[in-house]
Amino acid sequence: MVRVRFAPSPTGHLHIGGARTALFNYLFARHNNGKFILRIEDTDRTRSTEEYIEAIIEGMKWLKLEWDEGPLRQTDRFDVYRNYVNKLISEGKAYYCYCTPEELEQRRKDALAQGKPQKYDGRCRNKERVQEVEGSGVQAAVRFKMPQEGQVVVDDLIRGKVVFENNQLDDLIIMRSDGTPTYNFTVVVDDVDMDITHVIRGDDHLNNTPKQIHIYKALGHEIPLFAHLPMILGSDKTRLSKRHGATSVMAYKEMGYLPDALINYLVRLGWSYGDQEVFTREELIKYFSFENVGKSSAIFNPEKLLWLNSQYIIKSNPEELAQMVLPFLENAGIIHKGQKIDRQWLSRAIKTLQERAKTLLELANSLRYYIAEDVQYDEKAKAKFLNEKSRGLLIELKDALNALSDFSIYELEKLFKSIVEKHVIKLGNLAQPVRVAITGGTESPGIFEVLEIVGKEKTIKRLEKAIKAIESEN
RNA sequence: GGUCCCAUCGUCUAGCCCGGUCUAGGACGUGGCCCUCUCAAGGCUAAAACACGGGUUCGAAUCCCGUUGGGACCGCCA
Repeated sequence: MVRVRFAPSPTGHLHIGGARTALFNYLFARHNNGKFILRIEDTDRTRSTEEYIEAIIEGMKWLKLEWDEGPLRQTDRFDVYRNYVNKLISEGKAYYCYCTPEELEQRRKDALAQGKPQKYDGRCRNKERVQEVEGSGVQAAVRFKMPQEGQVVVDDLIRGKVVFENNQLDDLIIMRSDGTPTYNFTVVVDDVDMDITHVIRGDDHLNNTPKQIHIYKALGHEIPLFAHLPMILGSDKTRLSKRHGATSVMAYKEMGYLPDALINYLVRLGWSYGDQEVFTREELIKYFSFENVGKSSAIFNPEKLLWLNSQYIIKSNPEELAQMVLPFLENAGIIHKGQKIDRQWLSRAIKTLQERAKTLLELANSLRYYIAEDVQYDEKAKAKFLNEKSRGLLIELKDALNALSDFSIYELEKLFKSIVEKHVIKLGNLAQPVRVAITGGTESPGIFEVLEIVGKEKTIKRLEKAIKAIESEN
């Protein structure tokens, strides 16, 4: 049984990199009919907050990365870690270290200045736990006794076998002098207790892995398989950060991205399946494999994400989009909270806009001229199309429209064509002024669709307003 | 500085393991054309890459070595 976990530390929102790690864990679990566990690594009590735990959960839910167990919290398990630490000490596999953080800091600086490796010198390794120190109120940290000879091999599903020399490995601290456990220890203990079979995480942990393998061995536990995912970088090839734009997953929700589009974008960062670009969730689960995960880091490219989002909007049902666009409509002040809006009509309106909007935000803004009572003219558009040249045409159209009983695309087109033929002009000569009169601008779906959705009453009202606007100019 | 990882169009990638089918394929973006009532969408098309240097071989993007470049880690952070 495959058991994997996503183990974020709640020191920030769910970000792009974390989301992809979660995604790969999720896909691997689902592909293998295994379990996906969410674990909150909150041992750093000074930086972890409840708000961030909520934020991470919110992000996971939005992306529909459903987990099977958890969220488990490490702070609930301090007793467990302490027991394991005591066990290691009694077996001689760990020892008390009386060096103070300040001393260690100083030694690190010295080592750096002299160009020496920054490694703990092991001076407390063979010290007995001395009475006077215990009595003096000095709190000791606990270090893990790392083997100093031989090699460890990390068997990685993505990178293959990576060999480390044991003498490069530090006697790392597994319990702080305040009695709280540290990361490299808690991950191993938790992964052991939770029977994790595959550790799938960011590349930045590859160097921690040999140390963790020794802890597995000390605990007498089988070593899981590892998969270290390449990093996601910003446009300047440095670690993705705020500088590169939005990094929080929920920021993309607010910008009008669809969760499935983000997922699709993220999965293709490092993973591929031939030439296919767009995948359903089912396909992703079916096709996912570490064999197709690349080794090199990838640069986050917002433009491709935008394109994918537009593809997903095109593919979506208008009814679904109607539901999703509502908050954006409210935010933009196009409708007010609680305002009733005919869903069927809204869906029809959205259908005309789907292939023109790259985000829900854009969609909402384009919906404005359908929904609003009044139109605001774009000045340039008004100057170009609402003038003496078009006045007569608009009046003629308005009168004809008034007499039209069936306000359908078919009838509207027939009517427009007859006017155009009568005056021997191009359709554009009529359509553009009408477009400005109805939408306020020069860009919109086909003019007949627009009129049909706006409806007879509003269309005529807006034509009248446009005619008046032309007349008041003179 | 030490250790480890990585290297195909601007970007994401296919190909690499199992050398010839690679004149290196697809996608985003960019340019052009078509469609067209505008804007899109769609179709067609163009420019654009095997980091460099040595080997091995009849033949190397593919195998080996080196160089260069980038990244990660080296905390009583995770």
